[in-house]
Amino acid sequence: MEKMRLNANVRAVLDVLQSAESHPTAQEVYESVRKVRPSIGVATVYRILNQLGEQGMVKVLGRESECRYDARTQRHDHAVCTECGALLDIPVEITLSNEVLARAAQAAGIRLDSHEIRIYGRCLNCDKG
Amino acid sequence: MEKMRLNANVRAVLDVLQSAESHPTAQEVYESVRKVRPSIGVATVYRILNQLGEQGMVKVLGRESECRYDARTQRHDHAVCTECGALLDIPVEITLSNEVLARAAQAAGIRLDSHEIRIYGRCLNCDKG
DNA sequence: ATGGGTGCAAATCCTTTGCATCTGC
DNA sequence: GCAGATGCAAAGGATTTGCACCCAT
Repeated sequence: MEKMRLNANVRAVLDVLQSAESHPTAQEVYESVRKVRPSIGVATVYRILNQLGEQGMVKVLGRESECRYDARTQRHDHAVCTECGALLDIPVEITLSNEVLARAAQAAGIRLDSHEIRIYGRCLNCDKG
Repeated sequence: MEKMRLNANVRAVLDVLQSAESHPTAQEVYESVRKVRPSIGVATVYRILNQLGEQGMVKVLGRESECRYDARTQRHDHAVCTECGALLDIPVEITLSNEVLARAAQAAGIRLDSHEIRIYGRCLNCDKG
């Protein structure tokens, strides 16, 4: 993992992310950054976001290029490889109390439907490298 | 939610999903189905997968069209609206014991890095409708 | 001058849509 | 015969890449 430069573009992106209330999409980041640096291009924003993600300086949510489908509709949890994106089942039932879930749902303002636990890390294959 | 037809194409798709070991992508489903029904088109497979998803007959994983970014890299959990896709923070810390997590990671064959809890449901806005 | 960073546009990938045709009832 | 289902190709949206240029070192 290479050291990261911190030039004006990068700082502008970080700035937007740090002052954001919610979780902006790349396009939203781009729009915001453009107010400060009108000449910046989308590609640069994407490049910077990716690098920040690799550095662990920002969290990237929902990076899953393709949808996956599963005929087993009962709840089950997933392990995601941060390297290759593999999506694995977690064959261990992790129990959360209904009270905790209800409280979380209420706090988030959502009518609870289901839940899922995801663990992230490197899968056996990628961990070798 | 309308009643679902169960013609040959739909049955073929269900069949592939039910006999799948992992979580196939739409393209993978398409490839497999094509072995049985060579004339089927991608669009049909996508249409069927979407309908099955709506019916709750299959789970759709990772349906998030855009990436979102977050400068707060400490762990926090998310609530996802199944209707509009809104991604909200859960302002309640949900604690999982390290042993449970370690066991899950081991079972999935992954070197644990982080984890996240996601709850799904309809957000305040969508729940009205 | 040199190498990384950049903007632009074109390309790519996954998914959806329009439309004319075909099917089953 | 009709409504819904289908295949094809084209469109769409998000992200990446190729490439020439530019800037700071």
